[in-house]
Amino acid sequence: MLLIFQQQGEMGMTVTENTDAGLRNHLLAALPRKEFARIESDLEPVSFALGDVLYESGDKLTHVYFPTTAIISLLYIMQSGATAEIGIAGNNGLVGIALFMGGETTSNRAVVQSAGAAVRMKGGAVKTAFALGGVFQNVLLRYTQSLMTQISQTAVCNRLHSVEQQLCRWLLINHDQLQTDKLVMTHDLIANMLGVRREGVSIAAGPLQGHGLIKYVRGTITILDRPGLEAAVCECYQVVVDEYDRLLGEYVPRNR
Amino acid sequence: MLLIFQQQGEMGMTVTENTDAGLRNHLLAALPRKEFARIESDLEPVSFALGDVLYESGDKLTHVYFPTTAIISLLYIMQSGATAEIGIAGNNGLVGIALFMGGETTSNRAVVQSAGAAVRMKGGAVKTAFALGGVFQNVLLRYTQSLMTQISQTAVCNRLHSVEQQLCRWLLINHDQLQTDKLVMTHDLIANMLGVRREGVSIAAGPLQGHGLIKYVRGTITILDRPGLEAAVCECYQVVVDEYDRLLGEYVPRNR
DNA sequence: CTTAATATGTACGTTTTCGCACGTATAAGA
DNA sequence: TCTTATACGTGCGAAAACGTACATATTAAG
Repeated sequence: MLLIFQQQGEMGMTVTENTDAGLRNHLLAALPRKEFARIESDLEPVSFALGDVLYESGDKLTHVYFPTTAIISLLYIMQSGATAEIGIAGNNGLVGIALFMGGETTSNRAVVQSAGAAVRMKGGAVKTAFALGGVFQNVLLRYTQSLMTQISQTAVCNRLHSVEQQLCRWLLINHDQLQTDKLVMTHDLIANMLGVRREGVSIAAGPLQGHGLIKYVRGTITILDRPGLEAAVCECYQVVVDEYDRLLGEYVPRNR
Repeated sequence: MLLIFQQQGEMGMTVTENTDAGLRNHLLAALPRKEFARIESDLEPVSFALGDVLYESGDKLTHVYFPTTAIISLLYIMQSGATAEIGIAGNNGLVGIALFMGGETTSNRAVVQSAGAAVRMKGGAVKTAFALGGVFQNVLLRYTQSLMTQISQTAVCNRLHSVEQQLCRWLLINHDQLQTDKLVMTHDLIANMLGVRREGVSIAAGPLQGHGLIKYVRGTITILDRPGLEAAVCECYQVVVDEYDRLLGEYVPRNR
């Protein structure tokens, strides 16, 4: 275990051409044409490699990130070095809530869990747009509430459910954010996310593979039977999905 | 275990005379005189008995509550009936975030953990005041962020720490919100909050009493040695306190 | 092709927590 | 005062997860 992805900084990050990439993030796509036009010039496409760190715990945030193909994990790191994931943001979310909530900082690390692209927006621009109210503010606040549900459910699930159930939940959440059935992810990294031992993940994953729900080889997990996973997962998964839909479904299409 | 406090509705709630009680909630007290004056007539003192339910999971919220002497617990209830606390709000917080975040509802139950008073404000009035921006909006959003930290830390603590450590944390958090060293609370209720067995709480509490940190008899726990508890608790407690201070310390005095 | 690094499998004793059962102690009501 | 309800103590065996150690399999590098 220990100190995964540490201090890799933004080395792998690349700033790419400005395009309409923003529209591939569902929250941005939800904005009315007028509001989107207002912020469009503030959007800057970037791309991330696995393990890139968007910010460290305590860092003053500079940007809000709207993932398009990347998946970002919000990780808490204990003094001991043990880690646990508290939330995930993909193309239906954003990273950097503290910027518009007023705190400027959070006590977690945002790390790239699946390489890909995002668009980012400078903190000042976010605050300006947020202060105007409108759909932008509404969407940001509703997303924040949905993230709270996600974190709450993580807390509950950590308390009450088995590692195998949590692994199912984690796989489904990630699958939701991806355009593919293949997750590039080792058992060891998953263990860091779930806050359990690497062996614990292997032991939980074994039966799932045995029942034909997933298949994995050396760092790649393939989702074979999504309905099967949905049948094996605890209620926590659906609660979060439903709450997201309730809060943002008016604006945002479902991924799956 | 199971279904504690269920469906007691607001039976024990009493609407009392309108006073300056609002100022005993730290978030309200933090408002500039002008902003407080603007909302003062919307504040309605209420008092709660142990076990009163402010709202059920899924209920459309009608008010935001600012506790003054009451302590409100945010509980998640599984389909199985198992419960787990995800957050606590006392006189340095508020209950009903979903009203200004846009969701109108949350997937948890708000239940009175310690009898006492609060002031409440109708949803419409909250939204109106929130939309004006100013310190009111700022404080509400910052509090929301601090609550996210609290929930996150609950998630992490549930994953990584022992029942005894979590009990210490729970005792300290509650002590912070109280004007007394006596907590009216049975092991069974604490077990519901922590999401563990009643026996688990007794087994964890035994050594704490043995070392003279607390004393308990039939439904009342007395904090004897707060520094001792602070020495026994995991880092999670302080992280939440510090983050609250960072976010709101500019406005709000420390309880202890 | 060989070697090194990484990923996963497996085993074993330990610790924590659970579920259940029952005993004891305190408080409240008849 | 006696009964009853409630709160807490205790003792099991079972299950889950842990820490540790080491084996095996796959990929990457030289």
